[in-house]
Order: sequence, then structure tokens, then C-alpha cells
Amino acid sequence: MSSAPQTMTRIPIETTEGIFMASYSDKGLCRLEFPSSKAPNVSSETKGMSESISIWHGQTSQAVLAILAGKAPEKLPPLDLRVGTDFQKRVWHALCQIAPGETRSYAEIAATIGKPKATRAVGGACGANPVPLLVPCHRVLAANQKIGGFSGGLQWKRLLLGRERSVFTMS
DNA sequence: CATCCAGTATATA
DNA sequence: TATATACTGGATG
Repeated sequence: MSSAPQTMTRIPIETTEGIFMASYSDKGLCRLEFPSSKAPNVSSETKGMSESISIWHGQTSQAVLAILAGKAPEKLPPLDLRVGTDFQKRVWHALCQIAPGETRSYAEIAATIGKPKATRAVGGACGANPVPLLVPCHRVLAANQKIGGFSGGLQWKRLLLGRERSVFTMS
């Protein structure tokens, strides 16, 4: 597959923690980004937006806000996860099974997908997760409930876990 | 707590 | 194909 010009629509999501950026393709939510900076402009031009994307964005916004509040999202938009190996998809799917307030270890996730030794690979899959929050990669702690690391910024992991009243150990 | 080694998947050259 | 890397885990000092 070589360069497929996808019509990506980027729409900001305003939250109490900042402006998230949601990218949609014609298949669904393709990527979700943490607030990069102060996000000065919030154009949110809904001109060339299709109806589908408008609906998806509503669901995404609701889901993000719910998660930031420490609750489980009621509904999720279709995720366009064509990018990603079978292994990664298995990992992401396993992450979605973690209930709010619950935490799992990378070893547990690895065992769940049938690769109990691929703990490190699981970490890599989490880091490659294009849709954080919706796929609760932040609920995955290292062994012994250590906070571990987080590609999007350790700060987010701590914040989200705190929102869900999850307990974790400092490394 | 700091270091080192083990075993797996992915990215890049 | 070879090498480096990753949101690890376990053993060791």
C-alpha cells in the first residue's frame, strides 16, 4: 500500500483539560491526539463535514468527556484501525475490556491475547495506539501496579487513573 | 532503589 | 536479514 490520499478531517474537542484533536477518515475515527499546546484557535469549521462525521464526532466528544470524568463512554464512534497488525488489534481489543477503575498489567494483557511472554510487545502496541482514551491504554500499569510509562505524557496517565480512583505505585 | 538480562513485536536500513 | 527500540518483568546487589 502506498500513499492513499485519505480525506482526513481534523476536528477539535473542547474539554476541561484542553483541546483534543480528532481525525476522521471516511471509515470512522482514525486518530485522537492529546492537547498539544494552549490550542489558541478553535475554528471548528463544520462546513465540508459529512453527516457521518458529524455524528461520529458527537460520540467521540461524549466518550472523551466521559473518560475524563472517570466514567465509561456510553457509545463509541467506529474506529478506523486499518493501520495496525493483528497483534496490535488484539491488544487494543483487550484494553477495551478493562472496566473503569480497574487496572491490568502488561503481563495480564499479554496472557489475555495468548502471548504471555510478549509483555514488552504489548507495551509497544499501547504506545502505537492511535486512539488513546477511547482505548484505555492508560489503565494498563506495569507489574506490582507501578505507573510505568506513557507515550502521550506520563501526566495524562496519572490524571486519568486519579479520575477513576485507581491506585497505583510510584516508580 | 539501581542494574542487568530475558523474550516478543515493530520499525528502519 | 540485521539492529535498535518499547508504556515490561524478574532476578540480583
